[in-house]
Amino acid sequence: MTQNTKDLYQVKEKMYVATDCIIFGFHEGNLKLLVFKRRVEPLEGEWSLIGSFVRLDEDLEVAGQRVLTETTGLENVFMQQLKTYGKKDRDPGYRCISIAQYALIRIDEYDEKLVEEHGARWYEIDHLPFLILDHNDMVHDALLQLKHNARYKPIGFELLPEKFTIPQLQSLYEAIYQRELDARNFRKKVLSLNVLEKLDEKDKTTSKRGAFLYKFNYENYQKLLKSGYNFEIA
Amino acid sequence: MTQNTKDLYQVKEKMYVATDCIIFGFHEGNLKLLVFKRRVEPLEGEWSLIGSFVRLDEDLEVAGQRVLTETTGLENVFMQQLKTYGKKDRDPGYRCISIAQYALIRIDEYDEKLVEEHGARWYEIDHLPFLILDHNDMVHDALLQLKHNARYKPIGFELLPEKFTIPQLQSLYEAIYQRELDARNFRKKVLSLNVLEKLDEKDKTTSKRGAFLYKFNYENYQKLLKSGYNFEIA
DNA sequence: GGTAATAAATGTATAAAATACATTCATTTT
DNA sequence: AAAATGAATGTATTTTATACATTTATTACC
Repeated sequence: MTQNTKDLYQVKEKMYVATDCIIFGFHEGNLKLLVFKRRVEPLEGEWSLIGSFVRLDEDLEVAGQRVLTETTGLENVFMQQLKTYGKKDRDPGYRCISIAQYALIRIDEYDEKLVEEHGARWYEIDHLPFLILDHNDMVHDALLQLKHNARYKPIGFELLPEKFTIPQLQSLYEAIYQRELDARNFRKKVLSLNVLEKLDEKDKTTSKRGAFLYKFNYENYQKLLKSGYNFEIA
Repeated sequence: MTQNTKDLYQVKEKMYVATDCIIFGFHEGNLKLLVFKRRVEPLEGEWSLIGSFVRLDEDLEVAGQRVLTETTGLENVFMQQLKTYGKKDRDPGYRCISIAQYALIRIDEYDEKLVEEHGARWYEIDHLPFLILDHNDMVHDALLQLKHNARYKPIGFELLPEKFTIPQLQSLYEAIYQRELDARNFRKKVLSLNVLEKLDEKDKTTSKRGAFLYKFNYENYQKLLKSGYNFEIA
């Protein structure tokens, strides 16, 4: 029997379902967003988030990952559903709702050529151009969500290379929170959580002395959660 | 020109879009959920969340409010988008995604008759029946969200009558967090936020002495936010 | 080879917030 | 007038957040 579970007497009308990706990156102390320039009418030449229609045989998350892979070459990227935008007139022409998902990518790993081919480029988060439709709203909401989530969940690490220094991590949090943090207190706090693993290597690109590299330790993070403590970096 | 803004070469397929409401209430110290018994095939007789297809000419939020009004008689209820459920096979029969929204209602205000007419009833949150499809997942996610949000935003008040006592508020938070709180510390904390307005009335239904009634003061809450402080009840 | 330059790394004292805990108070009932 | 009940209150202690200045390891330069 092929019958949906919604009541049959209800109005049933199909609509277009899209997904749009808010792609964050972090480079040289700045939070960045990947946007792309439309190459087809309507709105050709306008800036926009990268999106796609969701296919009938495709999970929502899969659709998001597909979009990301098509434009950046990256697979298994950190991505999280943000919100569904469904104002009836949000898209002129016909009814289309969009599930916005935000992605955090390691900016050093993406495929530059592929990105260029798609007419995409990185913008600093506070120098964004006007984006089509409600895409600026999406970015605004995503940024709020990122600020909130980075505080309570270890998602910031998704924006850094696998090996990173404490000053780099601090700089990332400063970019996300848009305020300066005290180096001593920051270091004390993150190390107290016991989720960073100190390596025997140093990064010497920013200082003569060099800064020790660390790795996020997922197992220890699980232990932290089980012990009832919370991850929190303010 | 009626043309959508997604690229034209993309696959465009329409699908059904529904919304499901996770309706929370609070009564006699217990968090409750309003569920309803299906009266039509398929899955007749099974318990389910209350939902509806979203109409082509209807905003998402409007659809949620419509569902709520139809079943409870309440208008302008507190409602917030939770998450969109979009696994390709979540609904047997045909492709249908659902935007889950959760509502907080004052359990003393709803229209009992209307609710009964819809075959609905209240269940305590930890004695829920099996619900169809992914509805139990939705409830689970909504509960997590409620726990989180009640801590950082003054949404708990949506579940209480307009006038409430501090012990009632405490009891609500105990139900949400599923742990006991210290009466002295709780009172100290909520009063320190300066968002409760003490009234000259007492509620004497639970004690001989009676407990003073309070009202949530939205203006003061706005002041709190502007002053840079955060609402937080742990 | 010594000196200057640079960012990394570290500790402590103070203030603020969270927690633990027991008694008195106002009112009603008998 | 005495008993019973839940409401209301204060303080000491622990934990956590904040503010702040110096030393260290290394490289580059003279």
